[in-house]
Amino acid sequence: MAGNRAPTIYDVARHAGVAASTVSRAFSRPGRVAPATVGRILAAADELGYRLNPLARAVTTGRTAMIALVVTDVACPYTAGMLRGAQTAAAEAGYSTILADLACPEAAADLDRVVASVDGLVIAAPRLPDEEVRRLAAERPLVLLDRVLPGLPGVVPDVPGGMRAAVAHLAALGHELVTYVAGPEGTWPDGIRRRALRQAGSEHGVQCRGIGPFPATLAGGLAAAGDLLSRPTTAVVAHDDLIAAGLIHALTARGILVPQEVSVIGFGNVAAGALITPGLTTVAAPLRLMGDTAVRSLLSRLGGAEVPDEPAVLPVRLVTRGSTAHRRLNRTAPGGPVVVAGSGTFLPTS
Amino acid sequence: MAGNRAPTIYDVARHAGVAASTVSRAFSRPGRVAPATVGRILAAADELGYRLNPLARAVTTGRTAMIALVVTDVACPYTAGMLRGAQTAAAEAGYSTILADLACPEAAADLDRVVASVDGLVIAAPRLPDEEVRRLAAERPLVLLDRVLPGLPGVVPDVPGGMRAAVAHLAALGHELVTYVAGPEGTWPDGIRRRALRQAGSEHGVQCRGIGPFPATLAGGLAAAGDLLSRPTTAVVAHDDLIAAGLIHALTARGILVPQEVSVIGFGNVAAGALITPGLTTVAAPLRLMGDTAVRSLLSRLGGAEVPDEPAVLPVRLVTRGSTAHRRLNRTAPGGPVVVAGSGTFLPTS
DNA sequence: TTGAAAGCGCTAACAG
DNA sequence: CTGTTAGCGCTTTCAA
Repeated sequence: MAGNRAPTIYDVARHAGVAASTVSRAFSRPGRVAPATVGRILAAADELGYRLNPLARAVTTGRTAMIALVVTDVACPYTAGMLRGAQTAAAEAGYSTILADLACPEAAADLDRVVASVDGLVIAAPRLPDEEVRRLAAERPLVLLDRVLPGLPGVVPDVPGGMRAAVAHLAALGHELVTYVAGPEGTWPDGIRRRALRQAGSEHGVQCRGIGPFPATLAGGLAAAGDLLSRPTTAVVAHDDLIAAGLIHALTARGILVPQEVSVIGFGNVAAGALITPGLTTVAAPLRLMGDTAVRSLLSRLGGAEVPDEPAVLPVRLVTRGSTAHRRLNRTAPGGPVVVAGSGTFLPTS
Repeated sequence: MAGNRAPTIYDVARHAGVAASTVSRAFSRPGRVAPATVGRILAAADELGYRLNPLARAVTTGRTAMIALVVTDVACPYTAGMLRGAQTAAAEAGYSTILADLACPEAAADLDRVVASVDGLVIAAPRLPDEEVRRLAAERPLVLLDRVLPGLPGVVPDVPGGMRAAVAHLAALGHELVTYVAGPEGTWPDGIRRRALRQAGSEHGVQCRGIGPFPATLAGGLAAAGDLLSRPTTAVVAHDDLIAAGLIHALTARGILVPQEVSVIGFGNVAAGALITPGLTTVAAPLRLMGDTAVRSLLSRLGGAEVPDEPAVLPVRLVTRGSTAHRRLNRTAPGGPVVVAGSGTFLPTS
């Protein structure tokens, strides 16, 4: 509260005995200024406590050094992992990140103002309508996360590979029917997971069917349990880990044993999956890497690179824990809970 | 890629046959312009696809309509809850949020640039040193989350109340000794929880001791299990839910029954606590409300309000699930797992 | 290598 | 109610 306004390049210029434009250069391209002069300017600057005003710079250059991270819910662990990777990559490149969480209606309404303030966007919001995405893409460079839209760059996990691994795992355990517990209808992640599972099933001679849609939350999984009961199955692949966890919880509460009576596989590999009982077998998506890759891709476009015609596909792996077991396990195991060796200590890293 | 630069107020002005300043007014204080004129201007504006440039506005007004959310880790569920509340409140007031995650070293180094771009900050970063916080406070208005620093506004949960409830609960279950599993050393949340627990213990005739510190993560809880074994106890209050969950997991893996042999209480009430087995008894902090309150407080200061002399203290409540039980339970219950009624279906809402 | 001067897009007096 | 005229803090020609 010293009362005096923040120092500007003019103050520094006067203090160092040079022109304002020289001060500006000293900060933006030190190479174009004599080293001695740079030294004097830097000295003057920190003597006055000068700091560059990024907004003013943005007005003239047209670049804000900020990118927007548009997500559906910060509090969702799947999102959070990608956010973490994105934030790190952005910071490394000297970019700040504006967070826009569409879970808040006001934030959604305000998207345009955010767009106007950034150089580009990373979008991890499955339920944002395609047309809306394209409208944004017309406004600013953007990269899609966990979504594909023709003509737009994106970063996705290798869902077909993951589903193949999941089905192979189930088939090896003797399962002949797998039920997909669907997530939000009409979203890219749900569509691809469903299709990939069906395809993998036909490759392995495993029959597939689906129930749903359900919200991609614990509550969604809880709700799914009811539906599942009316359509018996020995194996489930859930749209994501949250649904899987909720499902296991609800099934267990109703006295249905996992994995003895039904095997459950999730998608994502978020931390909670390692903690529940039994530990969740899941298709691990490289969340941090996805966020990181999306930001790097965006920044390279901002740097003038071409838009790649194909989305980047990142490898996944199947993490097996205790929630999957042989279909016939219930015939040989006693009624009590079965401790599956090593089912718990593995923690996800993304 | 139409090639032509974005339209400015000058373009709109020409199109509508008025002066640029009138266009400016039409957007910033529509009241000061004749309704008919506003109409013409708005029409011209959207005919040209004009959008206000928030950065340019910021240069002249000195206000950016952005606030910074400084956190220690976006991927931590405790943080995420507060973030969610903060983001919502900010959006409601027409503010965008810049996310600065100190878990990324580069983001930490870049904090100054973020500070220069925002009107104020909300800080939820326990390990950011006090001096650093004060330095930031000298730069911009700020509100602390889950932390108290004399002279600075803050928003905190009612930790003493929560610990009193936790200890009362344990005392009622016959426990006479409780072990605090400490979180990051020297942080405000850890200090207050430790002190409040000790105080509550002395009020209820329950002896307290501590082990730690441990990182506030699942891995921290896993590590704590080892220490705990060498110092037997019948009840534990963990620094937070993550530590508690990790601890329960590790104890169970070693064959120690929770809650039969040891009762465990967490802090926070994050979603995972409801899913693990047994369900986690925990002091529920109003995370969303905390974030919301912090932002409102910040915005009211930006609007000219006085700095409150006392931090806002928000109520907590004890959520009891299956991880706590009577100290003598192990003498009456059989060796197998005990299903505690109602232990699972309650999901946290913050 | 440096300075002078002209903006960037917008807001804010100050007339009228 | 509206137009004119200065800036905001910085970058960027253009000369020197």
